[in-house]
Amino acid sequence: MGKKISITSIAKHLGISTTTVSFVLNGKAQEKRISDKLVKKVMDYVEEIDYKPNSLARSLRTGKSNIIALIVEDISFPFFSAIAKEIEEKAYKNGYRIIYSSTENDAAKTRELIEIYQDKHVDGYIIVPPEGVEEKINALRLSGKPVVVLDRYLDNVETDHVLVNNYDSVYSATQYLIDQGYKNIAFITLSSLQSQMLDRLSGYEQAIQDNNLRPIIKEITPVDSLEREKHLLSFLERKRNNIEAIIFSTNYICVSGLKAMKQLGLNIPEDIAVVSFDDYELFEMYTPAITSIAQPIESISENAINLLLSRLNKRTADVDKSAQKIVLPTTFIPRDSSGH
Amino acid sequence: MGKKISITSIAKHLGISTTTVSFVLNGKAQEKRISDKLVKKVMDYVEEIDYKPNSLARSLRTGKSNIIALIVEDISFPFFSAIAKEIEEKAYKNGYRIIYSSTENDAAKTRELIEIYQDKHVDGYIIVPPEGVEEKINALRLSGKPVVVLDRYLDNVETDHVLVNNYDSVYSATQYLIDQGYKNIAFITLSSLQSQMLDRLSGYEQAIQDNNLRPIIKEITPVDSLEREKHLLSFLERKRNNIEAIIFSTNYICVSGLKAMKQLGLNIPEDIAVVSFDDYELFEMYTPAITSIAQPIESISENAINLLLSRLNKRTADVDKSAQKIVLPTTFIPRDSSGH
DNA sequence: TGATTTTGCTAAAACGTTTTATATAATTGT
DNA sequence: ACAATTATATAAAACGTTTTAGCAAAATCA
Repeated sequence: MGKKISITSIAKHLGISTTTVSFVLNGKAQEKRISDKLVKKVMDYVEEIDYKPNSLARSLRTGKSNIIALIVEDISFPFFSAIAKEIEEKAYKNGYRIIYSSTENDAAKTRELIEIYQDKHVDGYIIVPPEGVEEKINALRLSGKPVVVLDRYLDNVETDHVLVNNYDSVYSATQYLIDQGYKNIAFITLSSLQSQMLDRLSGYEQAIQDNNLRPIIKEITPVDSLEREKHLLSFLERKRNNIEAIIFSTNYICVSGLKAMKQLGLNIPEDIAVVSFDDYELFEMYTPAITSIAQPIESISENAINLLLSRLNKRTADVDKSAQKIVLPTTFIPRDSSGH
Repeated sequence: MGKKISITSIAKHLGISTTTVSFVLNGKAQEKRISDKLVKKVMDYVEEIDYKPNSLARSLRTGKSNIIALIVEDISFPFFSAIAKEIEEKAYKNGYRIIYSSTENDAAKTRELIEIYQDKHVDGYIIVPPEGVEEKINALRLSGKPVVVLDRYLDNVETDHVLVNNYDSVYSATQYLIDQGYKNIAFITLSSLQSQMLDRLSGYEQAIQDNNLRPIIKEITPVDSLEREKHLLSFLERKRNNIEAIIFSTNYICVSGLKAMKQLGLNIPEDIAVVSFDDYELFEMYTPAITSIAQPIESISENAINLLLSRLNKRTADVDKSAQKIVLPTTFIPRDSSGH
């Protein structure tokens, strides 16, 4: 095998200094007044031996890794993997690579992840945070690394956020059901303190209250899907006659709900109408097709990565520029499951 | 802010050499005969200031980045995102991080990706390769980096493979339909030269031939889902009376097929029975539930990452150890769509 | 012409580790 | 008491870049 190639070996071979090679490679030839002749000589040789700089060395020297950490709840959830796809694509085009991991909504694990990425000196973070990582994220910000929080809102954390209008979305979905004539409308959600869940719940509650109806709220402790289904089964068994419609706060709770309803022989929408937060290919194909509140995945991804990239391109001095909170609208997709 | 902490600043503060600190931190104290007293002193201080080594510097020096590249067709496909989840989890526990990207089955893009990861000095690769990257992968191998190929088989590439038994799986699924009494059985697939697609097709053809039946093969050029649906619609419209059952070679083609069949008012399985390769939550919930050939996602992921980790832990000298080809069985899940 | 500016290039430090070779002090052996 | 060994610690090079500060020659200026 030929000698290891490096900027040094190139310099030696051409009888010039590494400085010059580096300047040429980084497009600073003009600025640094390297003659066109020499530039050509370097470029030709570099081309010839197909030299590629060692990015580790570069990162060590510059302090920039060109890596962005993407920390989501679970990369195998369609919502998150779709986001991962979009974000990676855009980041790639801008010279950044993405390193990912799933938190499983575990705060300790998330804090550990963040620490590891700090050691790796990633340049920025896109995080879907569980409860309990507020201080850690603040510390990250203080260290000068840009952080974009996705899907949820963290109080007392001065950083960029990208989320959807959970409150309004659920409020109007609830109102929609009410307008269709439903009165006993249940809201089934996770027992979670995460902002997006709380906002969805509030939207429901307010709409119910504004219409002088009685709220029916069921909170499921987040466990595995079989457990979830069992809980829903027993809940529906007890309440089936007192409920005319259900709004599920996430698509996977809805799927569990659909399974439970099928087992109980409940017809949708005749016995119980259904609306789910977060669309899913399954909902479109299901019989009957399930009405849903669709999140703008592309727009979420695009805003998140753009926000991060813009911070990354700015001088550190501007970092304290006030945090942005981007709230995107959802799309209500009425389907057969919510008609009368 | 305190001074930047490094192994050097620690050494300076304790009045000892960086060598000593490094030895202690790397657990080589015993071997290098550092006194217990000094070890404790170092450890205590390291603990106190919560020092974490700079992994860039370490990587530069050692030539190991502790990063694995995961290159799949499309990270947003449930099959791949599920694999990504498993692989990341296992890699994480072994001190490796995962960097990912989607190839979109584009050979040029894939080659570019590989080059970039080479620059980043990733330690190993898990790749779902499009056609046309064989030489590049061989070059990778030659450079001493372990590569595990997933989902597909590359001829003339001496590297580890993990895939499922595509041929047998489809052969028996076809036989199953034949045993159910179906005679005019179509196979709808992508027009692709990828090994997994060819194997699935061969399995179908052989079963048809072994039973003296007439093959009906439809190849779809891989385009977007709307196009796919249109193609299937016109195909089914023409052939609806000559087909009793269909085997789809991937889950997303099947979804398009289901949409087309619904539009044409074709009843499953009365008018046409359906089997799909690759299970999908949608299939379980669909009416009727769709029979499928499920791939063992956990096992695929586990085998892939284990294989890679074992190569990574070996000395480079053993690299030429003969490549392994791991072929895993699928699970046939009979559901309502294939009964009579 | 002599001073100044511009042009073209480079030496050397720095980023933060790991590791080889070696120095010194303490201990053991005879 | 002197040699050999062992215990403890370190200096310095190396990994491959980027970048600051500066030098010498050529060009411009007055």
